[in-house]
Amino acid sequence: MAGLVGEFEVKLDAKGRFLFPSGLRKQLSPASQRDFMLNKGFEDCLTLYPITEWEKISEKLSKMNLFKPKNRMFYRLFHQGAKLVSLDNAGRILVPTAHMDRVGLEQDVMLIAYNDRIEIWDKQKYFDMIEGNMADFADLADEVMGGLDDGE
Amino acid sequence: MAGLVGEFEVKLDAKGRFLFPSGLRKQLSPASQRDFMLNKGFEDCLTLYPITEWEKISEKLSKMNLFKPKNRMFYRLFHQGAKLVSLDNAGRILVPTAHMDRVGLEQDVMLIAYNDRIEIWDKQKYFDMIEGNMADFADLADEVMGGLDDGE
DNA sequence: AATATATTCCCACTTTATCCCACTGTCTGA
DNA sequence: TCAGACAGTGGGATAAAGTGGGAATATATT
Repeated sequence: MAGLVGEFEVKLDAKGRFLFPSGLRKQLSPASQRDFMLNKGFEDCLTLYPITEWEKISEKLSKMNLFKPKNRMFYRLFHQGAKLVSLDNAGRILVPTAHMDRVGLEQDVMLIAYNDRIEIWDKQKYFDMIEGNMADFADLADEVMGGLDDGE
Repeated sequence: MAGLVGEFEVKLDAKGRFLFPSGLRKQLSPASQRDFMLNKGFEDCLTLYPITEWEKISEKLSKMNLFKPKNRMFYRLFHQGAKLVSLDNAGRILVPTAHMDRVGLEQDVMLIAYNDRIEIWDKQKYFDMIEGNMADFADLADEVMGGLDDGE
């Protein structure tokens, strides 16, 4: 169960909360509508995993041998900023201030849903990032998708 | 019962104590909420094992063939600096000064929980470590998780 | 032995964040 | 046009989290 999609614009209130968009909530299975794992994403953003999706990942990870240094390092990097968060009665999620600071969240925030996760970006940073990479889009498409061609 | 997660920032007071975060305490089974084994970690950190988890590890290690010199050495090194610590009435843990010195703990400290353990890092060193390895994260993810992919 | 340093146990205080409640606005259907 | 439902916003109260330190006890150092 996954296949989240959509781009949502939300506002942080004075306490650092944002309303989880109803359009997104409806895409979640009832079991994962309340609890999420928040952590630091690959780029300058946070990532929100519905708890059921996180458990799948966690399950995989727990099989790793932690006596191998590389595995330990991976574990640490992957769990950066990990924190369990839940919706309050009004359907909002509170972003801890430490996390806000870490990726520079201001008032205006974008939620980018794809596949099994939701990325949380500062609106400004998100569009800067998009714009900065738009020029390379064609090349990127070639590089990433080019190899999938059957013919030629 | 394991599967600890989370990254917590705590402060050492003048006596070298830190408050064990409630978010972490709640993840522990009642049997292991009070006592921990404090140990030197593999990298530049200390490791805190809930006592029940420590017993499991200890159990495993005791099955090693201690007639092999390498095993004996590993056994000694692994247990070196191990110390039983407990929460005080206010829910704090005292870090012995010898341990603080060994991994260079200053006032600001990070607790990194994953799997069956809690790592204790000096905050500065932790973020240096993260930053220093972030560039390799993608490769590491590929290497470590690559085999686990379901396919895209 | 005497001094200094480290550890433990205890009590008291301050701050924070979580939970809860109340309100406004907007859309929809009757 | 109004009532009702739900999306969205704001903020207060209070239990719980977190902080600080005195004094007693233990351990180490000279």
